[in-house]
Amino acid sequence: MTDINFSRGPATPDSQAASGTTPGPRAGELRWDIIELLFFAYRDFVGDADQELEAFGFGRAHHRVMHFVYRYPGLKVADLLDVLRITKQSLGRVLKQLLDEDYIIQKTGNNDRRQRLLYATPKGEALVAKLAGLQTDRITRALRDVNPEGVAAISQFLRAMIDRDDPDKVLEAIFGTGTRKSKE
Amino acid sequence: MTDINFSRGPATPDSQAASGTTPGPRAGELRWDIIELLFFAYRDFVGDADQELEAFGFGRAHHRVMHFVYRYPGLKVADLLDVLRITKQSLGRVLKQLLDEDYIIQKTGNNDRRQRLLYATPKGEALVAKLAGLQTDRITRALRDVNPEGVAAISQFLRAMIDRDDPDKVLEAIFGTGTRKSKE
DNA sequence: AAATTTATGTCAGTCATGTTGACATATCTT
DNA sequence: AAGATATGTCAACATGACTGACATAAATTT
Repeated sequence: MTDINFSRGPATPDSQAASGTTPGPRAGELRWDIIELLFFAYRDFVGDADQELEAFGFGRAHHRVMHFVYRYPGLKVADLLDVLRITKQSLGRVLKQLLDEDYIIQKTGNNDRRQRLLYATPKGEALVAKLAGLQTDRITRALRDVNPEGVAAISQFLRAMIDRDDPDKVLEAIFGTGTRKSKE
Repeated sequence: MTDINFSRGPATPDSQAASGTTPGPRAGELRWDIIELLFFAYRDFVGDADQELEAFGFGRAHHRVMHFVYRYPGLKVADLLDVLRITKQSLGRVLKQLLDEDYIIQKTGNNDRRQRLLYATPKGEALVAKLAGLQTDRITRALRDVNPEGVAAISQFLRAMIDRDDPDKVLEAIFGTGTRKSKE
């Protein structure tokens, strides 16, 4: 009854992309396949965390802040703004809640006392780890039948999808590009 | 001057994931690497379209609607609701604009005259193709140095990241799962 | 020492996009 | 004829973005 004639009109013939080693579309054609897979994959990927967050009265914005603060301890407010690419007013709102509810703490910078270095509290760490666990489960499941070369290709692909002009502190850490102050 | 001590405290030692064939984290560890790569990759991926859309006074919501209507001509409103996972009130707002501005047209269903089948107009097709072109450029760039097996792994990974319980019409089309009415 | 710049915070208003709940209409199914 | 379904719409609200203006403290420059 709920039926529709799925004509796939303008969709170009890259529809056979389901079998083993799929030939990509011919040169110059659009990657509708990857475009749509990215949409659905990301939707379900963030969906894992969304559900958990609801129970805490938090949203995706809180997750992103907590995630990067936990992963890169001592991140400055300005660094976070670069990473998240939002305005300080937007960040201020969620950061205030996370500070008030003791998921994150601020420490005044040693060298520059204007800076507020951010750190996750144990409470914050626990939540981030829980959310990362859910997402890791999905990733692990998705990688189960992929060999090491395949995993390398996936990692390379995702890296190559990221803009590298004007990289922020976190991207520099991920890519290890040039001017890092190194460390231990 | 704008410097920070990037201690990478809690970050587990999967930090060497830059070299060729990267060993994944040990069993039970979290995939911080993929989690963060997905975040940045998707951010920049949708960023391509965002810029273009601004010039048209549209947002991501409009893009998603136009994309799926173009790709799956004759999509019903209910199908679109399933795919986008939003309420009809939310969809109604953007759909109304796209209809008013002649990017999409409605045709009454043949069998069921209650249905409004959606189709992209030439104007709509042009915009969708333009946006897909931008995103395809990024994808093509990212796949440039990936061999066919690698591309297959990437495709398999993205597919496996998607929830398959209660798949909508579009997902059924993408995965070719079971009850399709087939045709031509 | 004074002036300027930087890092951060905050107030106020707006916009895009999501939500719930209620209800209307046309059409199909029973 | 009654009920279910597909769609549309009104109203109110929440979240998370935005711009613009302004305040404070601390560092840097002159």
